Amino acid sequence: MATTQDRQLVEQWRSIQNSYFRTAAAIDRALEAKFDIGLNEFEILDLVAESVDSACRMKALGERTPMTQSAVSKVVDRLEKAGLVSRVTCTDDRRSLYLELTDAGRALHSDAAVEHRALLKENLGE
Amino acid sequence: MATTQDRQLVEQWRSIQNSYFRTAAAIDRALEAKFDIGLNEFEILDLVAESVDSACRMKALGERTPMTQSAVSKVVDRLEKAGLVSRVTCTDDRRSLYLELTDAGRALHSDAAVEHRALLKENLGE
DNA sequence: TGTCATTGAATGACGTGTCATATAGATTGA
DNA sequence: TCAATCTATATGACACGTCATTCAATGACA
Repeated sequence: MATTQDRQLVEQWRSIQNSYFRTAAAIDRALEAKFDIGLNEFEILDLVAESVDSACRMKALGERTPMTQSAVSKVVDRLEKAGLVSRVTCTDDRRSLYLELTDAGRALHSDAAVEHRALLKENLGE
Repeated sequence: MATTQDRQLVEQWRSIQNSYFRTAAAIDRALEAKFDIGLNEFEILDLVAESVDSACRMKALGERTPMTQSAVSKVVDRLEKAGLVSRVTCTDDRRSLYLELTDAGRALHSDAAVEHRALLKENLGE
């Protein structure tokens, strides 16, 4: 029994999906092309860049992103391999790690962020 | 130079991401558990179910979903393997295919749709 | 009619996300 | 202090999406 409310919900959902995928794809392509970095990689960089405190952060990162813990771990792998970030063990809890931007990471982030914000504006705030 | 407008954009984007991922994951888990079918599979079923006309539809499907053409093709593979849908060749253009729900597909869809709408309501319309 | 470009769909190689699990360090309580 | 348990992260198997390519059918035009 498809009520009109059901149809509205489905419409709303599809519209969310479309705008989400369109903007995500646009940003991903642009970052990939200009900075050789994926959207998820950038988002982690972005989170690291905005954490000025030096708390143990792998864990905290997982709470600020819809990514899985293991996804975050692998994204960080790639960032580290690319020399943009480094894992530093915490002295107060040696299970934990916190992340630091390397100089290259900081440089790339500040350029990529401009692109990122511009595309968000273009896609969200039309 | 992080303007406050930039921060708002980023906030807005993260909130979209979060609500998108949370609802998608909730629906996916529920459908998987109760009907052994993923979210993308359901969405294709749903599109097929709502196309009453018998136009050649693989193509049309691609236009109604953010999925790639090849993704659609593979989702349909799975639906076909599960006996929920069948591919029928078009007589007017033999490159094209249109899709039909099998009886099992129709039955599963009508049950799953109830669950789907309920979860949308729960997650979108708070 | 014969060639060339185009279109609808399928496929294989590959990257990345997820789940379940492993590992090492921390904490609790007897 | 020593188990038992819990917590932070890493890892391997696997599923799925994407890109590039392929194949067959169509259309266009000489």
